[in-house]
Amino acid sequence: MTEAASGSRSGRKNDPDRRDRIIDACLDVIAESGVAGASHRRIAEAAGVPLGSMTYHFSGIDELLHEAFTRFSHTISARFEERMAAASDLESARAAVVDIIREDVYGDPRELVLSHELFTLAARKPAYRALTTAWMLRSRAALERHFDRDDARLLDALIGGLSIHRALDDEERDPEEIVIGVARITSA
Amino acid sequence: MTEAASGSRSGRKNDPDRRDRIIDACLDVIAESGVAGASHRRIAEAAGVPLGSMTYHFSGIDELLHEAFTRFSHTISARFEERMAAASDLESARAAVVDIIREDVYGDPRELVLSHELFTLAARKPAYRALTTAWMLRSRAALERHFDRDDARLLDALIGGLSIHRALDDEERDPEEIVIGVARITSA
Amino acid sequence: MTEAASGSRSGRKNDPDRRDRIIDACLDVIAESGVAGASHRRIAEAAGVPLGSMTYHFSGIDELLHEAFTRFSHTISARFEERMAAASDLESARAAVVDIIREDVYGDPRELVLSHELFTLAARKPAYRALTTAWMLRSRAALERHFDRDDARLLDALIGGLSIHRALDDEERDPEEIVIGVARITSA
Amino acid sequence: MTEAASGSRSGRKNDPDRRDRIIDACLDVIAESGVAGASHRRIAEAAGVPLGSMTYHFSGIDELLHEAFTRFSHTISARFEERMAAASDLESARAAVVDIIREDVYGDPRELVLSHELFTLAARKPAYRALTTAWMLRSRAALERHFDRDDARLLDALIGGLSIHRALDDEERDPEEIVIGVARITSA
DNA sequence: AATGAATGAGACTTCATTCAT
DNA sequence: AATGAATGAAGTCTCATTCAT
Repeated sequence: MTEAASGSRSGRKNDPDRRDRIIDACLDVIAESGVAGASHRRIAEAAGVPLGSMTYHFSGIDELLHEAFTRFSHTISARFEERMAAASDLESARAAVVDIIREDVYGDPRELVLSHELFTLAARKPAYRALTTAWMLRSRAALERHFDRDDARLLDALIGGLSIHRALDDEERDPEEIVIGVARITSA
Repeated sequence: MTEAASGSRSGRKNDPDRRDRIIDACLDVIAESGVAGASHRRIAEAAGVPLGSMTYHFSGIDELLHEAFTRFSHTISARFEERMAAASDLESARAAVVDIIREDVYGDPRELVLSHELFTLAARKPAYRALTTAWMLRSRAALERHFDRDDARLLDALIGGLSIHRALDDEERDPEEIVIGVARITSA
Repeated sequence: MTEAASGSRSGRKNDPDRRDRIIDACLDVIAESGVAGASHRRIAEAAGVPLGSMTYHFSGIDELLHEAFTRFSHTISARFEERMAAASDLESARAAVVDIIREDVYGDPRELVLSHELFTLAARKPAYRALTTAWMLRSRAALERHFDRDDARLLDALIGGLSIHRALDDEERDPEEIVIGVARITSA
Repeated sequence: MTEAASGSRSGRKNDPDRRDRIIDACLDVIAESGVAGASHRRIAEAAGVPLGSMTYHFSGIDELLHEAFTRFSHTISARFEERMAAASDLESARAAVVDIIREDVYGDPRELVLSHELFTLAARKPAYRALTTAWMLRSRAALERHFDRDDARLLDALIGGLSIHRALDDEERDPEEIVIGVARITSA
């Protein structure tokens, strides 16, 4: 709003981050109002750019949406890998998984909503399923640095299952449940 | 369009199942085009009723959507309970869970899509979360007829997790994975 | 709502006041939401009668509207005449006019709104102008029982003018203004 | 439809008066069919612009309506002030008031209808009462340039009252009535 | 006599996209 | 390179009225 940087005259031009800002704003709008509510107008307003920018920087709403979810899935995957890479032994790997569920999956309502919006798109459209397929692949690979193949898959399912229940179930959940689940799956 | 029964002229009146048909048509349209594509027009056409019928039978698109997902979640829950109730011992209960995943979760793409559309709504709107909360409750209760509390919860997570991966992951999956998963969780 | 009277079986039939009730409800709805908001549905609900009653008792919305404003204008005229008839000499006639302005014109916001809705219809449609013409005629005749022709017309204009300002002007008004106005006009 | 200027093909762009034209067309439609008949479609057609223009230039029908009546009330007020300002002494001020009633209030049926439509809105909605309050204020101020406070208020009421009777009363009126009325009120 | 069911027309509004500048 | 203006399509919803019962 306050015309930040831009040393030159008009305040126009020289806004190399504009495309990026639009993508971020798009994710914000989706988080708040869903894909259904993510219109050019609303995103432009959230990004603080003129409406005409939308179709100048993106060929259409579909391209914008796809780029937004690409960024989102990469961000989530990267954090997942980071957490798993920081673990050095079996014990800390288990703890890392617990932390992922507790803090990431159960943490931010924004991510919860964005994830499910993406899942829904992926359930129908190949272009988005490519995104989620890559995401799943990276998750599994990160888990397999510490667990054998079967454990990794079960852990993956556990993480996914708890993610669903976080969105779907109002019932209070026992915080220890997570620890127990991870322990039982990886106890072999 | 199909002018069912009604020997006389106008075809007006006498269509007591119309409300039901609209709800079913709504689910069909959602399955095919998503909640985003579920407009009055499209649903009316799918149901073979005039556009004006939509807001005669339902106060608005929200009410129709909510009723449609209510019916959907009840249908799924009922089938789940039925399958679990048919099991008589631990062995057949395990087999029932495997069948549920194989045939129901992995089976019908229509249900896959409808489930995720509902999950996305539930992630944002309490009215839909009430639906999914009830669904989860019934699933867990059905599982607890055969498994202890911890096993039931892990199985629940497994089913949920695999449901997600079915929607999200293009990668070929080993059919035995399911059997192994169920076995490991319930081996105690 | 509570099915009053009606000794017979079904609670249906035998509702000779229904037409009347609908007309009163129509005025209520107009007072609250304007002619624009006076739909069959809303009036039927306000009257506690089924929607089908509307076009059974009235040929259409126009007939209902006209009957409603007929009743309204008659009611106002009758009260006006009553007040003027109760005056016995010049002094009490002046007081009666002041009371009419103070209590009737300035009193009930419901009547204010209904009057102006009728005026607007009368400004365009002859059928309603017949109503207001009769109203004005009766007012003038009632005034002429106590005042000469010129005074009566000026008083009539004063009443009308203050009615307008009551609807249009947020500014605080001096209550004595009315007394002064009446006195000056009829001082001859 | 009339494709004004614009030598080139499409006729898009370059119509800086469009907003203004829509407002004028809105007043035309109201004059002809009332606020009730003033729909987007009808106004757009009257203005010769596509339907989509309506909500591009105005946030909604309410904004358009309010702007239209703002323009209308300003126009009327300005003419009133002009007429009163042109008077130089008491005699010509009296004549000015008579002219206002004869020519403006009793003259144009378009203004008659628009005034009463506005009054009806003002009777219910504060946003429109602000418009009429300002109008009344300006009228009174213009009158007080020539008459004392009490005379000005009575004249104001007289003008208002005759405006009502013009809309409401089919009866033939004595043209001299106006002169007599103004004379009696300002005779002191 | 009375009414619930039904419907076509039309209301307002939002939207993605195009285009002249 | 960038954008404000513009628009046609489509969305949801309300309505007066008709009709079979």
